[in-house]
Amino acid sequence: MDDEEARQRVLDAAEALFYERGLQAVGIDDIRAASGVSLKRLYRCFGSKHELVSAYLDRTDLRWRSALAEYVSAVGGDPREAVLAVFDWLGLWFAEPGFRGCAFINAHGELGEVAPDVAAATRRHKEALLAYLTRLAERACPGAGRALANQLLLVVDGAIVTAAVHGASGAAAAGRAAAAALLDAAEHSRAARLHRDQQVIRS
Amino acid sequence: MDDEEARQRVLDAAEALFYERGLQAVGIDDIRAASGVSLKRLYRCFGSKHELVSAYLDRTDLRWRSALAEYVSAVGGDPREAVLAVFDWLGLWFAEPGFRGCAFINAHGELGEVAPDVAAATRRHKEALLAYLTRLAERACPGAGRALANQLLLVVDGAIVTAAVHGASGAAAAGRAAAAALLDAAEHSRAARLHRDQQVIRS
DNA sequence: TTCCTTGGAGAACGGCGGTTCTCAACAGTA
DNA sequence: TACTGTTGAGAACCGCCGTTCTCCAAGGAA
Repeated sequence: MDDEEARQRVLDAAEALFYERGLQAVGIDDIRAASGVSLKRLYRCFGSKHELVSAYLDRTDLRWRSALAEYVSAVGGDPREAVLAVFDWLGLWFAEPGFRGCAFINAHGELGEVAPDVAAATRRHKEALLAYLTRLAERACPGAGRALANQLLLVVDGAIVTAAVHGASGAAAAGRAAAAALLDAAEHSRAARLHRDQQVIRS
Repeated sequence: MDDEEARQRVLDAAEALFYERGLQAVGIDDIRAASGVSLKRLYRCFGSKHELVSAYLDRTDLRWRSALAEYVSAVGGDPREAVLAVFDWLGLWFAEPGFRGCAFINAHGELGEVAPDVAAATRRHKEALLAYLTRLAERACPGAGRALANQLLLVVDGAIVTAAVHGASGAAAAGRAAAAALLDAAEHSRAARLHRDQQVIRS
């Protein structure tokens, strides 16, 4: 086993354990036992538990966002359907065995601003998600993407939290319905804005 | 100092520390030092750290929900304004110094289902909030309160999480705008339903 | 074979956690 | 005053944590 394979095995074990039990509740020795990597090599690869936590969060961010984007891009080009597909994907995720909410929200709730690295990683993750939602929203409703995406982000995070606390049932569907209503509202206000602008031009 | 006063002082200290730093990060000795209550009395009043955590969550639930309800009931009787006032109150809460998100979401994210008491308290809190939102939504949009409240809950929790991660700015306003759009959508579909029903009766 | 490096297993260390125990001080009472 | 029960301060206990260190086995090179 070379260092690269050890890194992956440690990260795999850390991901499973951190996500299931939280950051503070899993010890280095749990990760060592689950990964089969010796303590010495583990510390050579990661240096400290803090670094391992950061690596876990970084990899989770990448994997989570690319899984979402892949699903959404596969549903086709209709902008409105793309936004709604986000919630279909969330529904699939919520139903996975072992689902326990958003790794970042959980980590941030556990450590808060006391752990600046974790807080920063959480902010980066949510900002990237907001940027992605903004792209989707802008395509569905040009000119109102920013405001719509801010609202969609609330619905997404709310659905994740509700699914984690209450179990999967219904949160994704409620989120999808809310998103549809927000899309309609944004579309209506866009139409009203265009109408008003045209009147201004005519007058 | 009698036992009742000791209980309050311990709970006050526990509330501040647990909320700021998380459950596992604060030790019994921190609470003893902050409250000025001796270890012996502390254990006589609460028995264990678990019990203290439960008591902290219970009191937080009561205080949080009654503060919200008090604010909302003070804005007057208009049902739509009452729903929107929820987000005004959230905005005030987010701006408080030391705001760090929802104590229950944080606790649940930290310990998850590993701590059944904490998970149950979180579920109770969110169910009570949902029941309250359902009452408000039912008054604003009779017959569609249940579905609307499910969506509003997502927006509320999403706003809390976003405010905690990103700082207060904008989350409450975005939540208010989303809630207004959801109210409009529910009202429209109610009007459409009534219209359809009347046509059925006429035919 | 002999030497040297590498890696793994796990002991060791220093610190901190929740909880219990000891002991001295003190209040109330006869 | 002498006795009793209660209290608070903090030591003690036991176990866990992250991290480092020791020791030994294995394996390639000369």
